[in-house]
Parts: sequence; C-alpha cells; structure tokens
Amino acid sequence: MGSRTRLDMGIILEKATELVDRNGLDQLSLNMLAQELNIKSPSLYNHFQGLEGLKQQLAIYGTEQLYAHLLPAAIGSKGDEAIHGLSRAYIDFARIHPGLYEATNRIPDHSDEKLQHVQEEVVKLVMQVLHSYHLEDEMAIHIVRGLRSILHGFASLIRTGGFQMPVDLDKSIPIVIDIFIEGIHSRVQQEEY
Amino acid sequence: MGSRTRLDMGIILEKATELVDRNGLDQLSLNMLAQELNIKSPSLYNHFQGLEGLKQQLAIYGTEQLYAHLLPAAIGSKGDEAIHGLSRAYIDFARIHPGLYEATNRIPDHSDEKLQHVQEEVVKLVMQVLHSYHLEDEMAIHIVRGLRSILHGFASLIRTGGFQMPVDLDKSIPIVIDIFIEGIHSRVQQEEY
DNA sequence: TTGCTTTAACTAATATAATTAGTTAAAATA
DNA sequence: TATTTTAACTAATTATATTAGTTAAAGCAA
Repeated sequence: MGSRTRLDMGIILEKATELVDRNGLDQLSLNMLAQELNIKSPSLYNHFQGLEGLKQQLAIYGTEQLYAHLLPAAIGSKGDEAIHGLSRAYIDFARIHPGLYEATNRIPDHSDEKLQHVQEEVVKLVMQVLHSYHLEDEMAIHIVRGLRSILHGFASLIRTGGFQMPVDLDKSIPIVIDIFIEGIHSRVQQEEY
Repeated sequence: MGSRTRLDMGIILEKATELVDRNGLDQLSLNMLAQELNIKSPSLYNHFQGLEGLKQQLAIYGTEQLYAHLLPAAIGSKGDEAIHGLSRAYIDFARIHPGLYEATNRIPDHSDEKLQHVQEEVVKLVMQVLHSYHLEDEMAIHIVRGLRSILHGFASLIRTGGFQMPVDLDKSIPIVIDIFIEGIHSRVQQEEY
C-alpha cells in the first residue's frame, strides 16, 4: 500500500464544498466526506470537532470566499453602479456555490468569534458601497438591512425553486435593485456627485 | 398501564412544530418526537414515510399556517397599506414560528404536488396585494420577486442573527418596504384606484 | 351485541452515522 | 539522528433511522 493520505484543512474544505454544493448542507456527513478523501471518518477529528465543527469551519471558509468574491465588485465602482455590481456578484456566488452559501448562513454561537467577525466584514462591505449616498446614520442601517434582505432572499428563493414563473431571472435582480435605489433617491434628499 | 396513546397527524405536527421552533429544523429527530408523544419511534411510520416524510408534511402544514396568517392582512386593505400589512404579518409569522417557517422553505421534489400547490397559493396572495398597482405583466413578476425576496430575506436574517446593529428591527421593515414602494411608484407611471 | 376490518400502536432486529479512546506511522524539527 | 508532533489508524460505543412482523383497540357491519 502507498503512504497514508495526508490532508490539511484546505483540501478538506474544498472537498466538503464540492459535496454540499452537489447534495445540500443537510446531506453532509463525516462518513461520506472521509470516503471521498480516502481516509476513515475518525481521522477527521484531528482537524475539527466533529460534524458541527466542520459546519462551523465551512461557514467561516464560505464567508471568506464570499467576501473575496464581492470585494472587486465593491471597490471597482461607486454609487448605483457599485450596488448593481455587488448585487450581481452576490447572486453569482450563491448560484455557483449553493451549498457553501447555505453554510455561510449558520447562526454563530457565543464561542464562535471568527465566524462572527467574517460575517461582519461582509456587512461592512455592503455598508461601504452605500457610503457614497451620505445617509444619516440610523437610516443607513435600515437601508443596509433592506439591501441585504433583497440579496439573501433572492439567493435563497432561487435555490429553493421559489421563482417558477417563466420570466428571466437575470433581469429580475437589476430591476429590483433599481427600484430599491430609486426608492432611496426619492426618500433621502441627496447631494451626490 | 393506561391504554395506548392514539394520535393523528394534527397532534403530531403540532408537537413537531413545538420542537423545531425550540431547537431548529435540523435538530428534529423521530426519536425525540416519539418520546415527546409518548410512543415509540417506529409507530410514526404509520403516519408518514420516515423523517423526510415528516419534514414534507411539516412544510405543507407550515405553509398552510403561513397562508392563513397572511390572508386577513392581505384582504383587509389595498395598495400601500396592504403591502405593509402583509409584510408585518409575514415577519410576525417567521418570528413566532422560526422552525416551522424554516420548514416551509423546503425544496419540493417532483412527487410533491401538494407542497408546490400551497407554496403557489402564498405567491398568489402576494401577487394579489400588488394587483391594485396595475403593473404590466412581466414587471409584476419582477416586483413580486423583489417583495418576496425582501420578506424572506428579512425573516431569515433575523433568525440567523444577521442584524446585530443596535437599531430597532421593528422600524426597519416598514422603512424598507416604504422605500421599495416609492421605487415602484417612481418607476411605473400608475393610474391607481 | 358480535365479529370483521382497519388503524396505529408494539417489539425485535439491522444499518448507518457520529463519536470516543487508544495506538501507530510518518512528517517536522531540535 | 533523536525527539516531538501531527494525523492517520482500529476498535468499540451510542444514537438514530428504518424494516419486518405482531398485537391491541377502535370503527363498523351483520
């Protein structure tokens, strides 16, 4: 027999991503993952604390990936254009990685500071994109919540097959975002560029 | 010993709702459910096809409950007011029944016509609320998608603790909805009422 | 009522998954 | 080269889902 397989967290998370993207997060099991990696499932305990630990790591990894995917879209432009870019990138990511995206929506527990931190980074990125609108503090929070709701809701409903009507999905997001942007414009008197 | 417990689907789904609202959908198990009902887990197979069957039934039951909760809000008023009422009712439901709401977001499989049907009923209800805006057909679909995204996204983000900022959540939904409505108004030249 | 049918409980047994404990091979490093 | 650490391994336990076959009790018909 050849030498033992020797893995690191990166390889494990890549394979786990493959599995959840194919079968959904709730179908993820240590047995199947171990099989795919050509090791035995108890060996995985050297890398994380059981199935829950894996899901936690996957949530962090996925959120970092999401952040990296959003970043170029967020910094490359300003104002309305930046919101559209961010939105497209967000939905893109959720479509390319349905299972990994699902994993990012984990509820962090008290101990889980890393996950909380990376999730906050994503929120900050969305806030930055709205910065050029010069919104009053509290209103900025409400509007960020709205934008995040649209993006997350849209991504989730695509995944669960919630949008069945024979109307082009790719048109819907920019239109919905436009409506939201127009709402912002007509709500706040803004001095933009 | 007293006589055997004798259950029907209604009692089972009520107890299952209690459990998922308390512990989350992914913690639902036949063992725990059977224990709570004072029967043995194999007995549950007389009522549905295993754990997946239970989740399917729970999805249907939950969607029906959601529909019933939305209905009075949707029919009691018109236009902007109806959208606000529907939105409040939707978020309410997801807060009162976090686990049951989670269950309603099940992806229906081919065989699962009942679930598809009740899910469609909810979508139709949302469409009806937008009817008084006299939107052009395709635009109506885009806007329904937007409204559903906001509602589902908002409900999900509340559940996963996605909104951490110390700003009143109950204010956010009407503000976000107002922005969306204003966007609709400024986008489509409308002849209302 | 009496007896048949159906429902929904039961026990027993199996399979799969997660997990823990203790062990060992191999890589990294002093 | 010798030591330490990492990350694999096997063996065993526990929990859960599931299947098969059985039985008690409710509902209904003669």
